[in-house]
Amino acid sequence: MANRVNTKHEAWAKVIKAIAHPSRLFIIEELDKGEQCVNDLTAMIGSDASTVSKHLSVLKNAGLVMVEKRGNSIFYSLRVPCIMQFIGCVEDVLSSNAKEHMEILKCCKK
Amino acid sequence: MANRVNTKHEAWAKVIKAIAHPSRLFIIEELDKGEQCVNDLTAMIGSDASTVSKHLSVLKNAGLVMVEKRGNSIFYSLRVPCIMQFIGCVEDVLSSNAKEHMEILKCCKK
DNA sequence: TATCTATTTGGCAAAATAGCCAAATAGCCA
DNA sequence: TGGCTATTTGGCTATTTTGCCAAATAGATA
Repeated sequence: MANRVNTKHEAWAKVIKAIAHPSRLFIIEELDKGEQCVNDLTAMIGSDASTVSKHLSVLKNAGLVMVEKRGNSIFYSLRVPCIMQFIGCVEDVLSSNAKEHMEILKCCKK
Repeated sequence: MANRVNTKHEAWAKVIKAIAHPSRLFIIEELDKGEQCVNDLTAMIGSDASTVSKHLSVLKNAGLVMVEKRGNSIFYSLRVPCIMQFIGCVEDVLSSNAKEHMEILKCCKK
């Protein structure tokens, strides 16, 4: 009956939740190539600037990105390099899913 | 103005969202040690059996776990081994956050 | 100083998520 | 068969998350 779900799992979930959004994943992918300012990210994403700003603040609160003011803009960059590797693992899951669907199709054709 | 957030990012987000919950992270951690049945997981987590069952179905829909009926129980196991490595990355983020907080504290003491 | 650009914040409504209870299902065992 | 045990499903409410708009803020520049 004990509840073994604890602070550790909550801390993990907080960080992972911050990653778990299409636009934020795009941002992470983009920042992995190098820093970007809000304005350019907004243009690439195509939603309202305030929306992109909020996505960035979610990433910042989770400790995933760093901020640097320079000139007229604010530049964001990845704080921890391993995130894209993690996404590699997610790709493994997806290709594994795809493979399984193929198997099921093959099976039905017979 | 183009929207470069695409299907790929949505697929990634779907998988990552499935991971992003304290109880589900606990389940993943537990399954990483070996398969478990719903009943035992329910006892460890301490919420309603229906809740745990729903968490498991979220993980299953994302392709993260496998299911096997045996005897009176249904056993779940991890389908892709790399997930716990990913959590290693999350730990990096958290310890990096902690380190930064320490720095800020040190700075204020002076 | 006035204005313009870049970014963030507040507020709100719509959508998604979580977790409980009750009820349905499935298979085992007496 | 009838009663158990294990698991899932449906339904409902509370909470959280999204994303837009309008407005505020911060700096740079004319």
